[in-house]
Amino acid sequence: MTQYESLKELIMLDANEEAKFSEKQLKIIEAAIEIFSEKGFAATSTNEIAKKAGVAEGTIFRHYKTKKELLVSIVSPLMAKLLGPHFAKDFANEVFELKYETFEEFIRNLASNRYEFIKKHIAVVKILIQEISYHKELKEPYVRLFKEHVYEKFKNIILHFQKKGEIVDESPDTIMRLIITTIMGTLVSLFLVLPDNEWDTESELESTIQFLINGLSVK
Amino acid sequence: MTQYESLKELIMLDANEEAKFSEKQLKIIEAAIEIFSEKGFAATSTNEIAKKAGVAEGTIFRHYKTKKELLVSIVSPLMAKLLGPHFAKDFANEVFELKYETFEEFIRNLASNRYEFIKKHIAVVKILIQEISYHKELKEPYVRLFKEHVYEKFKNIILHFQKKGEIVDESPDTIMRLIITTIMGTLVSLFLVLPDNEWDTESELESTIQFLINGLSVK
Amino acid sequence: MTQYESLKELIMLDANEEAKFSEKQLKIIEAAIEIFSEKGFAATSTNEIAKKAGVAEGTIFRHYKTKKELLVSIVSPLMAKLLGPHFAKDFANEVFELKYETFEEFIRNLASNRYEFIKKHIAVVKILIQEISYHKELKEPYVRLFKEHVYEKFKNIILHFQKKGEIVDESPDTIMRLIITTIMGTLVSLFLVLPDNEWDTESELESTIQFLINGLSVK
Amino acid sequence: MTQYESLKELIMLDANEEAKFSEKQLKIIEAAIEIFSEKGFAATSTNEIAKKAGVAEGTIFRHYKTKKELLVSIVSPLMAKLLGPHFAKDFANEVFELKYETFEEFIRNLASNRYEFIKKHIAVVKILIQEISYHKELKEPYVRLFKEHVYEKFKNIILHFQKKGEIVDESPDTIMRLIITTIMGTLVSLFLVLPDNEWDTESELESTIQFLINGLSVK
DNA sequence: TATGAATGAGCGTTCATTCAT
DNA sequence: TATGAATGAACGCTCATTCAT
Repeated sequence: MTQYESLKELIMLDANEEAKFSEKQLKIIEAAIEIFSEKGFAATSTNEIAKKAGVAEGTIFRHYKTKKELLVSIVSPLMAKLLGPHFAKDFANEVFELKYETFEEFIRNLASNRYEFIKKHIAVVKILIQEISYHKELKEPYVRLFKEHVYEKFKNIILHFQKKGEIVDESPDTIMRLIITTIMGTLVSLFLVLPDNEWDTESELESTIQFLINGLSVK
Repeated sequence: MTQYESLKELIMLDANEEAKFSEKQLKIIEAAIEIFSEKGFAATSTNEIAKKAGVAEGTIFRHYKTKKELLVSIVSPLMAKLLGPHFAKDFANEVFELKYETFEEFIRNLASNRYEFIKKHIAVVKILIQEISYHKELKEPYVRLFKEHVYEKFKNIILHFQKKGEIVDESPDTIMRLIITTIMGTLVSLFLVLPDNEWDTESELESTIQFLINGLSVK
Repeated sequence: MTQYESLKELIMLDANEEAKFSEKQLKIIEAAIEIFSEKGFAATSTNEIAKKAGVAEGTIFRHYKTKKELLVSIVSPLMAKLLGPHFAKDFANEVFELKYETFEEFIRNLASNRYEFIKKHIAVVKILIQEISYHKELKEPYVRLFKEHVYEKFKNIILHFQKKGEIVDESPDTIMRLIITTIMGTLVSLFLVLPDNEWDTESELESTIQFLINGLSVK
Repeated sequence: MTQYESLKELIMLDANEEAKFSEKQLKIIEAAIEIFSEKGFAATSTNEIAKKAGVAEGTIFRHYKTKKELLVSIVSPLMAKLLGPHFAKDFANEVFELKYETFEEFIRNLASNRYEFIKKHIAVVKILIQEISYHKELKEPYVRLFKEHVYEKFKNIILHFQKKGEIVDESPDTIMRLIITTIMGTLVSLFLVLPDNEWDTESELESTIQFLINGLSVK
């Protein structure tokens, strides 16, 4: 249940300055996250959410005009965070590249940041992954944000390490895709596809990082 | 529309020997695949399927007791195929390992087989990925099949190439996970997450195979 | 209950040629008319209609997409009929005027036609009067039909009898308004405002016709 | 907006002596009148009224126990006024008849009084007309008041002018009905049915009075 | 085999009303 | 006095499923 504590924090960060969430509203969000991630958005009824949250069904609609608005309000702050620290909008490009001395340092930083975050917010991440392709409201801002703020910076880092001769001379787009696929794929495998298996997640992450560096470095 | 042609083949293979599917039933399957993959199982109504298929709503329930049965009947043959040729139940272990002379040959074969298959049946694959975690009926036989018939053989192959010194000395489970993650992650990326981008999918697949071999081989 | 028999006829005239109304649908219309006219459209619940009609609530929505569509389907054929026989669209203007030899004949015909009709369909007339100002779907075609097909012909009749010196030399618009107001007002009074009083409706109608002719004729 | 000014006056007269209406309460009444007359009582939500009035929803129920009580409090003072000055309860019969020297004077006075009043309070009149048949609370006192205080006096006036030979020898009930129907029908036509048409309402009223006198007077 | 009208449970949402503040 | 969060019954409507034809 401690993960829900942290989800409250996540969502409350969105309402910066004042945390203006009533207790009932937090109960609703908590219940919605739990059931959405278990059964999927479309298969979850507002009646079910209300019961689990211990509120009247009408109370949900006092806070969110529609069920979909509830979904968006849960998932949106997560999306911002996922594209978060490394690619902050106001971050200067030129400085950025210099931040990491080696490609390994970059990958290690990227992966472990995402690892901690996803581990904490695994239920919301599952909702995001499941629902993003069905709801334009979720997909469009995410895609735009990536294109406008993340893509160029990410590409520059790759070019930087290619110039330094640290990584293979593939198309940056392909390398970017392989990095994201490998890290995200691993996290999804560990937390969503095979959550019951008793993985030593930390050591799996380490292996994945090694694999990634090995796979992209010039021999 | 040619992909639906091939889907009919896929499903008809399940009803081996006699292909006892009426034209109406094929229309239903076709329509269901299209809408399920677009909107998700729970958000698709049988009325919608019936309309798109050009049949009466009752006709669906003449062929499938429930809506879920329709889903299972669409997705199940695909699952069998996905775990398919390489790991067929009646395939002798000892022979199997000998089939591939190098690790690269194994990976290349595994990846390109899955690539062709998924490309053909992308809509059903999407349904499978989206729905598998919500329906025990889909997940359990898949997991059992993997554990009972695929896991050991796959592990043996890995051990075989580790003994030969071709690949790194990691835990076979981890290596298996990295292989599956990388191949599936790539295919999902290319076909589902970024289907609009104009990837040269063949060359992306080649890069992925190179990356995988590079990442797992001893330097 | 015989009035509902005639309402079925009214509504079925709309679906000319084949009377394709199932028994259940007629029950729904019957129940809706009764409750709409008693409590008003907005205060009537579909659940209530279903119960009175002896059908499931879903059945209503199989025949009518929305509650409002049910209202429109009930009221629309009445509107056509109300502007009906005297002012049929395909009726030639020049012939029309000649139909009536005296103003009294015209008024008497107009009034008694409307009288019989409204008496038969009083419940639907009440619904029409109550709801027309709240629903554009009802008002607009009614107003257009009047302007395009009735107004000119009606005016010509008035001008005709003014030329003949039978009626006063007021503005035709005003005379038209007085005629409609007096006839409709009387019918509304007798059937809707004071339905419980034991009027001899036939003799009241006669008095009204006399009053109307008296009021408009030159002394 | 000036009409609402006058409505406040109207309603405040009901609370005679002390005008104990807070500003918020007046805002509520104002908003309720506007929306009730636009959409009808049943189709208006208290939430909507509260928003338009700029008060909290709870505030409405601090002043009125139910939504219906709000309706009654708006419409009731109007009803009293409508049966107003001519037929005041404490008015002596015998004096009354003498008040008017001619039938025309009576009609002219009756009509123009109602004309000014309805013009001022058209929105509330519309609510009254629309809702009176659905709510006993509105209908019953109105009917009783008419029967007990207005009917006899009105009848006496008619008999008085019949004896004088000024008007036709019809049943007084019928004549009363024709007078009320013609005046009310005209006012309803001008203000409610065809409010957009640019009538010269004053001259229409004059024509109506002439028509009424003409129609009822002996030739 | 196929239909499509009928069902009634359940859906997301709105409602008038209550009550702690 | 006024608020507005909370309520839960009721709303219009959709759903998967049934069944007589």
